[in-house]
Amino acid sequence: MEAPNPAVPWDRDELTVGDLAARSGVSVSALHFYERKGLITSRRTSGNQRRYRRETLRRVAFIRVSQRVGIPLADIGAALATLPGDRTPTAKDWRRISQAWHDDLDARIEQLSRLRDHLTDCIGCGCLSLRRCTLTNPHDELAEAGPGPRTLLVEGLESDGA
Amino acid sequence: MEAPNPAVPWDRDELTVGDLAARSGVSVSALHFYERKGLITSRRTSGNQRRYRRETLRRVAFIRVSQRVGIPLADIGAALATLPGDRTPTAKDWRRISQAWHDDLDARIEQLSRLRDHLTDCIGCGCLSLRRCTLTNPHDELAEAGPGPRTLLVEGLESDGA
DNA sequence: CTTTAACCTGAACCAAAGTTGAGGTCAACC
DNA sequence: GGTTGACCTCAACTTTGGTTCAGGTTAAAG
Repeated sequence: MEAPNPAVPWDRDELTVGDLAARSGVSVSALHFYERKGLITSRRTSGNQRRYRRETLRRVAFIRVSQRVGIPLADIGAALATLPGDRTPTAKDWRRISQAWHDDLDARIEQLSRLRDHLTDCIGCGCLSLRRCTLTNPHDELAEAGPGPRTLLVEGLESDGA
Repeated sequence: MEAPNPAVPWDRDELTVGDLAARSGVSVSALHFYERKGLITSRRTSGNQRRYRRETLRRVAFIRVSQRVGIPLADIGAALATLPGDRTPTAKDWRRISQAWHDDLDARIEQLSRLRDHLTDCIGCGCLSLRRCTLTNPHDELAEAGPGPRTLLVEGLESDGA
């Protein structure tokens, strides 16, 4: 183990916005944006420049992963807000807030799989039948909708010939 | 088989924008929008009102299904543009352009599944390790990127302690 | 022939997730 | 101590997929 070398960015205990950008792969403008939205925080130097704690790197990694999962920034921010403010989050903390994304991902994969299966049926018949595929019924709401425009939609398409 | 009754909207051979909205479940403003984008077309009456062919119903159904799959309108428009202009599209035509979405859906489901598996690992260790999970590496580009910011990102996070 | 519902256009507005640019300051190297 | 690169703020702009509103026309029903 060698002593930290302050000349090397990743050995310093605080990061400039440029360091954080380079190491997270996120642009400086995006980091500013996240900060405005309250997803990350910084202290300011006497010259008004941002300094980030190393922990912030992990927050940014979490933000990026969450975005890949398809979570909107506002929700990511809400999740980050549940992290303890008085200490550095532990592995357990990250585990807890990641779990929600995992469940979300499961649900969305299943939803897409169902959609794909329906699409397979519809490709098979080539008709895009609403009654058979329920493909144009975004959130499976048709069942509770009863008669009305939605039914007209089905009738309309069904009667649209080949 | 009874004769078409022009008093009933779905028996007329042309649809007003209101008819199309009611039967497709899409708002009038959205239909105007689709038309501006070239996804659907209409003829105009002497009074400048839109009249849609029945076939348009199927196009709108296709648009809605495609949106559920996650395809942007521009791409949907490009796909619709490959339909024959000189005749009413057949089941085979719809089958052809739906196939692309099916493949797309397959790819995205697999991508999300991989993401979920990685996330499971990362929840297990609680560290969001980039080197192990490649979770912050959006399009699996890291392999070809070589040294640079991307590598710095990995080094940076790996050195970020617990 | 009047009333009313449906239609028309164009412009403005919304959210999300940033980017870009202008104009100015800070800090580190030589 | 000057040059250069990194930093600062604020405002405006981008894209996608629309909605809402204002002001005016059409068409169908009574």
